[in-house]
Amino acid sequence: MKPTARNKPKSKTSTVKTVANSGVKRKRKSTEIVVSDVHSRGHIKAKRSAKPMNRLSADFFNNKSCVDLAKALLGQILCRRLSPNGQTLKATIVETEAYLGAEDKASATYNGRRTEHLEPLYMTRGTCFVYMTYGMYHCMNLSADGNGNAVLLRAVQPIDGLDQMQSLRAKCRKTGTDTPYKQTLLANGPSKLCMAMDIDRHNINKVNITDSELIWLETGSTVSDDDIVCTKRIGIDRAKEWANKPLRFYIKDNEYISKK
DNA sequence: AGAGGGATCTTCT
DNA sequence: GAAGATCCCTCTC
Repeated sequence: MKPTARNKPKSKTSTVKTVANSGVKRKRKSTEIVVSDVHSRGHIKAKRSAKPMNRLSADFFNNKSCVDLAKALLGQILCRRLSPNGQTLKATIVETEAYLGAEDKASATYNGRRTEHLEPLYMTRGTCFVYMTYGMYHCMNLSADGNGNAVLLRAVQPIDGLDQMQSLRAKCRKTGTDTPYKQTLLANGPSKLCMAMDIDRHNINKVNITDSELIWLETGSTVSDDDIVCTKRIGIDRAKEWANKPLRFYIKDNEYISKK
């Protein structure tokens, strides 16, 4: 079962996409994506693949340390195609954490731990590991090296599909109110972003983000080191000396992060 | 603005 | 049997 399925009305037709920043090349109706996505595999190339030109490929993940990947993901755009209506949600990644595998006491793969549940962390770079936490929420990681290292996505800044995100978040709400969330609070946490973008262990776990029609990354902005703040990670105090290492990264002055 | 607690269930010991 | 990479409501200052 999902986290509390409230009697929420389905969202109305979403409004026109808001072109929130320079990462957006052109306007496009969401229905266009549906059509092209459906036929994008195994079909003639006459029509260009649904994959956008600026989609990040496996190259983006290669030859990067886990820490470098966590930083490089800042500013990139997380895209999620919903089924069955095919609407695409987009949001800029603004906060990440690096988990350094076998040596990292805060990592699920500490000491080389390997179970069926943790298998995605040992799969090809860019594999999504989506797991449930606290019995009711999900968190999403991307495998960084196929050897247990991973990057946790902690916060995103919504770009496209804000209405749908509001609706998805409202479904998980405990109270009956239908007041929209303030935009900065829509996806400013690891589980909030999963709720807002309909990411859970049944639909996205083990999917590779460089090779999926459900979820992918697009080139956003490059964030220079000067604009990246490093802090200790959140919620892992039990990990002793590893709890204080500066392995959390966020975009300086960004309003959409989970915690200052 | 910050502290405290409840909801809820998978995973491994 | 216990812990957990959370969120959100409520209470207090």
